[in-house]
Amino acid sequence: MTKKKDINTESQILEAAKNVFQSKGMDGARMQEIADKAGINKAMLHYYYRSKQLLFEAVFKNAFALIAPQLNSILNDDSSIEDKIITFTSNYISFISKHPYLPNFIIQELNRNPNFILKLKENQGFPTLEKFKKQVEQEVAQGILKPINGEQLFINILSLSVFPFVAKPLIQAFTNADDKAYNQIIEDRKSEVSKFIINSIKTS
Amino acid sequence: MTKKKDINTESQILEAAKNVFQSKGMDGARMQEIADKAGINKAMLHYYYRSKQLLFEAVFKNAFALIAPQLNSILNDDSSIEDKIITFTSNYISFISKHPYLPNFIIQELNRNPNFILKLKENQGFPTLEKFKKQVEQEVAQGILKPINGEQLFINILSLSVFPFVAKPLIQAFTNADDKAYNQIIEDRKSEVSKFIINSIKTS
DNA sequence: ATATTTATTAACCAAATGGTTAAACTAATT
DNA sequence: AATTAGTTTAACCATTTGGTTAATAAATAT
Repeated sequence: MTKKKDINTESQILEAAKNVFQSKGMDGARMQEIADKAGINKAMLHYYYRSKQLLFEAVFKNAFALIAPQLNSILNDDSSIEDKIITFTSNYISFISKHPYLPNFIIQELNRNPNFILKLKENQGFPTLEKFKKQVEQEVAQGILKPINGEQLFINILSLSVFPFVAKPLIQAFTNADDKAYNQIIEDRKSEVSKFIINSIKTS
Repeated sequence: MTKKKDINTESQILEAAKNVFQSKGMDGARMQEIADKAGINKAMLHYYYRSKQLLFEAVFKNAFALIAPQLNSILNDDSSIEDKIITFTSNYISFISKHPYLPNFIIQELNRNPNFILKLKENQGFPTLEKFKKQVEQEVAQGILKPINGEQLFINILSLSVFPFVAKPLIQAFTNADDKAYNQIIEDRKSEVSKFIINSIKTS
């Protein structure tokens, strides 16, 4: 029952693995590169995580655990749909700006292995749309919102918030934007996206 | 100067490579699997395409050539912004439904190798936003549209059309949708997306 | 028919890769 | 101090992988 540097090493590995997996993906990542970045021997990776697959899963679960609470905030708090949209889009775009590899990593790996999400769904805290959908229905019935389906609205919110990160190279090419100009576009979207959505769904 | 089955073989290789690369990505694809799917010897891949990299580039260029004209249709024809949005979103969603791997493949590989897009930009027919931006400015000035930036609008259109495909596994998980329900959501979006956008930007 | 060019294959190769092992090292326990 | 348990490393291993080669088969040109 003794411990020394192991906790430290273990988290160094996880940090290095995060960097490599998130930028190169499962298939493109190399165990040697992870070991180098962690400043340790390759055998240590297996000592702590058994296999590439398990190390990857640890990284992936961490990544997903990071975005799930963000989604729950819009889905399960008690403010109006309008307020939720305003705070969520701004917060979420800020959040992803700090973790730009995250959406791509999750999307890419879920597409590579779609039944991987089944494990995640079992987890406590996996976002559900039920409350959000009911709330949209209510506000539509009350005449606060124009008729719209809650699922479609949620997909729209997510699309407008996340896609510009996922498609960064494409958007930079289409708009002839260097990194600075791209960052400005993103910055503007923190307010533009909610304006755009609210304009569309709010009754006048 | 003779030819026989080579054209046939060459296109069989390209077709097999398309399948494998688009579903597994550059890093996950195996030359042996491509050869097997093409029903030929692995050496043939190198005989016709020299290397994995060049074969991949052939597939990628084909894929990009498929989506570029679609984008140009919205950017460079002469109908009103409203009409463009209605036809584009519906057409584009239909188009991607027939090529579901396409957006993910392009996005994933451009993120893996961002300077790859430089080569594409040199190509004739690479979409530019100039005309679209001017048109938006005009219609805003004319009071047809509420004030909005053309670039942001374009990003919104693209996000709402493409993201639901890219994030298919996530969306299925959040909405508890099986493949049939997911397809219905997509089907609905062919009209919902343009309604959503027009609602937001059209002056009342 | 024969020579020549092109297409195709089986066998092979070197490098890379995920993973293992056995030994050395470190730090606590007795 | 000696034992024990956990940590770290260097060397090694089997398999996979992109790519090559030399020989064969097929088609065309002479």
